[in-house]
Amino acid sequence: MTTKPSARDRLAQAAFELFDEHGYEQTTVDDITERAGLGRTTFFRYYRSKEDVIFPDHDLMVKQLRDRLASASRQTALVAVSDAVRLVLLHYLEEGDVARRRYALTSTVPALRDREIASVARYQRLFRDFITDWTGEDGEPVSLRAEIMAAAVVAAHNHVLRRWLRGEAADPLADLDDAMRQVIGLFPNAAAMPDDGTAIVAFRTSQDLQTLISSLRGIIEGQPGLPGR
Amino acid sequence: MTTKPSARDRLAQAAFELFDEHGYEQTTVDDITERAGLGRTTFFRYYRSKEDVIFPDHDLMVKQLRDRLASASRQTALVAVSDAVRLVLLHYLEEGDVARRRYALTSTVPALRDREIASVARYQRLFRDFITDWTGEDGEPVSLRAEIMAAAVVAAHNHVLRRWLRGEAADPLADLDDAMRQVIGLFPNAAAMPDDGTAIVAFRTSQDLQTLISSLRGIIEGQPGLPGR
DNA sequence: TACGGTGCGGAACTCAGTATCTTCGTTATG
DNA sequence: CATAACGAAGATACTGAGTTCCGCACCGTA
Repeated sequence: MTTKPSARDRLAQAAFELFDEHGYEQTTVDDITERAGLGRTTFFRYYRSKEDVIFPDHDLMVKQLRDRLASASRQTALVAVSDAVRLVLLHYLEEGDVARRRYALTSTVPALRDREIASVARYQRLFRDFITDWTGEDGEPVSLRAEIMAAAVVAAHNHVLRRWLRGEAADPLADLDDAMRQVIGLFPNAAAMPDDGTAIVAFRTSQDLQTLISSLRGIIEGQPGLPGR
Repeated sequence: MTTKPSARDRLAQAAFELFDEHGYEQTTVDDITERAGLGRTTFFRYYRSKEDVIFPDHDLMVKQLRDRLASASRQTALVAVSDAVRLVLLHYLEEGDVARRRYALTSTVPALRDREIASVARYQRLFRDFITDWTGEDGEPVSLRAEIMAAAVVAAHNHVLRRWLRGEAADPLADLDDAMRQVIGLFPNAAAMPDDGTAIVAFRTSQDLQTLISSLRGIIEGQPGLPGR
């Protein structure tokens, strides 16, 4: 004999059922509480809003990420971040079917998609700030680079995640590692480069001279593209 | 004698005033219509929602971007996009003070910030899809690269934009050009590379071998980081 | 038995957003 | 000049999300 599930879970259960049956917008909070056999007040006690039933633990995730980053080993900031973002993917993988049902909703309902995007943006800001702090020293010109790095990491993660959500990925964790290697490969890191570990690489390019010089300066100075003041 | 401003403008005017005076959330739609001397119905005739008063022409912007991309000259996709994104910045610059007042609000009110983020995400999807289509040919593995490119362009644009909004930028258009050069410099383009225009570059790196090989394969194959199937 | 905490329900309220219907002013047309 | 027609604006009433406040029942403990 199983113990009766908590009110919180019963609400979530009822909500997902009704969303599946009648759609998100057609389902009112009253419908949910009615099916769950609970009062309307109780719903808002457990979930701040109707959307919150679907996106429960983004706050926890942010905390986890912050912790992970705080205890990051002395790698590049970018490496630390691309390691941390693994936590996010893992969380979705653990959710399994729930994540997929949520995806079905967010793909359909604009309000939910926007909400999801806003959550992801929080991760991105967290990453950006971490990278900015980490790279410290010169206060300003790093920021753009940090911004782009954070955006790239998040974009790559989302890409892998969505592929898995659609059932198009067999080994999402391996895919993420590949994607992150690709991201890291984009950013030459002169800063963390000791005198050993050097290498010579030859390649071809059709970039115009200005772009090429900008890239080269970046490689040398660790701050690509920014013309010297 | 100036002609009486349109109802639409009067509403926007009243809204901004009240938002400044009492804050966004404390201001009700009734407050706005009252000050504007108009009916509540009229408000919702001109603006779909309370938020819409602040974000008027995102839809137009998307259209403009689509047109610009559709008539892009035969450059790289990334170049076309980083050219198109200039339109967005220009639009904000033209708005001038209005843009700055909006920024003051979006920085403060979470709901508005989320809304702004959702709008920007639309641009990003547009760019991503354009790049994906443009690079065409192989349907799948390009997508990740396109995703990252779009994210990088948008991130760089936002960075420049926010600096200007905060009054920290003297020449935002030049800044954008710099930022875009930096973004373009991140992505080696083997695809659009003819046999001429080759170059040899030597540099140092402390990347581990795996990352390095991944990058190299990317440069050679035009699809960095993806291990051959 | 009295007590305070806790989990839940009820009722009433505010406000955003929608739908329907009416009213007024302008313009066109006989 | 009179009236029909049309568009811009208002009034009213409704739904549904989210908040507030109050009350009740069920705990374990003193």
